[in-house]
Amino acid sequence: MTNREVAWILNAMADMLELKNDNPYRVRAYRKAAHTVYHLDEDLRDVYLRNAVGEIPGIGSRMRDQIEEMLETGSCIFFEQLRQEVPQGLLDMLSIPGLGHKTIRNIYQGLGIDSIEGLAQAAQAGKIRRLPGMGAKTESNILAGIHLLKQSREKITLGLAAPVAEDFSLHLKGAAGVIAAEPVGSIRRGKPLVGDIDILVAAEDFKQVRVQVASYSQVQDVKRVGQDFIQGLLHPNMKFEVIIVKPEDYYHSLTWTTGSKEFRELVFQDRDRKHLKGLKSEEEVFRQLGLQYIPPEMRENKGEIPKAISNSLPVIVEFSDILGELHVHTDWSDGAHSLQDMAVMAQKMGYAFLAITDHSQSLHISGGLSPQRLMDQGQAIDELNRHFRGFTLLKGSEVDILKDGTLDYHDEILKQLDLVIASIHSHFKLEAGQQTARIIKAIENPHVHIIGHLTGRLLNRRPPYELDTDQILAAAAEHHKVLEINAHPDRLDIDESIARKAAQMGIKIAINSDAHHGKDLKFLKYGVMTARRGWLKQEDVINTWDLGRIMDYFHR
DNA sequence: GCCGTTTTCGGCCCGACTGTTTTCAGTCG
Repeated sequence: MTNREVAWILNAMADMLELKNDNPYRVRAYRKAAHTVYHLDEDLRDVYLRNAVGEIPGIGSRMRDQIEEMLETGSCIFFEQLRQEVPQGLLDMLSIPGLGHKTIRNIYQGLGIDSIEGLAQAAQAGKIRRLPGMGAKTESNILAGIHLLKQSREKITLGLAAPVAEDFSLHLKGAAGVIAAEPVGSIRRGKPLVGDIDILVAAEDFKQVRVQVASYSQVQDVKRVGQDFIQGLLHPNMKFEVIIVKPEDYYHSLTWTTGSKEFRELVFQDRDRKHLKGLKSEEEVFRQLGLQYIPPEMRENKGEIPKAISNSLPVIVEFSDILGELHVHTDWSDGAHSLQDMAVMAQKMGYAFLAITDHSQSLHISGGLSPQRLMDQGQAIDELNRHFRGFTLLKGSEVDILKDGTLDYHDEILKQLDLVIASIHSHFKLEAGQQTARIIKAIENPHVHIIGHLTGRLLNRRPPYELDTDQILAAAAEHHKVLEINAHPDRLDIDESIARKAAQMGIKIAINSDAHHGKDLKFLKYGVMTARRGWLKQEDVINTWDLGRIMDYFHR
């Protein structure tokens, strides 16, 4: 059993306990344990072999027993008991935005509804509003929430899909006679939302590959098996397709299966792919097609094909261009790690600098820093910097943009910092004019350098705020403010199209992981993919610059 | 359910918003 599966069960237990109205602190303990296990650096099975499961912070004796039981048997008795008591449909209902455990229990007890379908029917029939504490508005919110959920069920975030796809590919490479296996389709193109996990495999013996697919522990269901493909579901409920080709067909198939449908049709139109057999790389495939090599992220038919024909594609930014990172959190606010730990992990990423940008004072829930704490943190950073060679921690803040567009610290405080990211974390539902004016006011503040996660979207969970993006881009260009591509896979905000437009206007971009955990630093690659989808060049992305140049740009 | 200790029991993140209400409950971040 993998860490992810154990975490999934612990989280399900938290949900079921909550639905049963159990002690909220007990619920929180399970949720916290799930989070810890999910982010654990080590394989739980190894921890178990060292007899050290109970030493993990937040895992006490009872949770330790349950986790060990899961590792030994694949489940645990307490989990199975809860599943007997709590209908699966109630758990499904929890994923409807705006519905919590209390409302779900109210509906279940009042109307006996235990499925999303039943809930939708009752809401349409106007039965929900008759329950105590419920009204017409709640009813329509439920229907809207179910609609949103159905949309999100169709796609999963790149952050969920890509690691699973990579692990699956690795497993497939282990089969005898497999020459290559690689995620293709929208994952390889770095799309923020992915419909299914496509893996291309090159092998002499297709049967071996089919056997290897069936032996993968995360396969939940196999739906269709053809001569050269297998379709099914990976845990939990992610669609996959494995496409098998002969080794001599690998590279042109890689190009074929990576591009979007429109790209594929245009590039391969009237071509006989037989002539592309036996090539040794994708570069050769493009050469044969009479095209400049097009990076996977650009294969969307968004203007790249004519550019490739005329050999005039821009050279886009690469992960190896990134010299440092400008937006992370620590345990001074809601991050998991200390300043020192984050610095060490940034150095392991090969970075020369890292900006510490914890939350500002009004974000109480996230442990926002008072001005005094911020100054104390600055001193701690100065102290750490004395010991680094070839690496610098920057003193920064992710300061809240308040409702009226003013910032959560006075200018006197802000001007003492190396960099200031201004972000919105409240009042998401202002009308467009007010929201736009609020952000522009922050852009006009001379102490602000970067606008964080501009549109506020949370993929599959929350749409962007109502905004006039063009007005904001104009203001950012005028005031030389940097826009962030927040690389967190739930955000990827700004998206590729805003980024592309911004770069065309001369606005510089920072790609930031927004890490709340050392591991999250790795999210940066998703932001780089988004930048590449937006055709950004190295020059457009400030964290490819050396630190001196960044500081000059901020403080001129 | 976990943790810490002045240690086996008491505390554990809290404010804003929404929708239902006439003063609050539920959800979210």
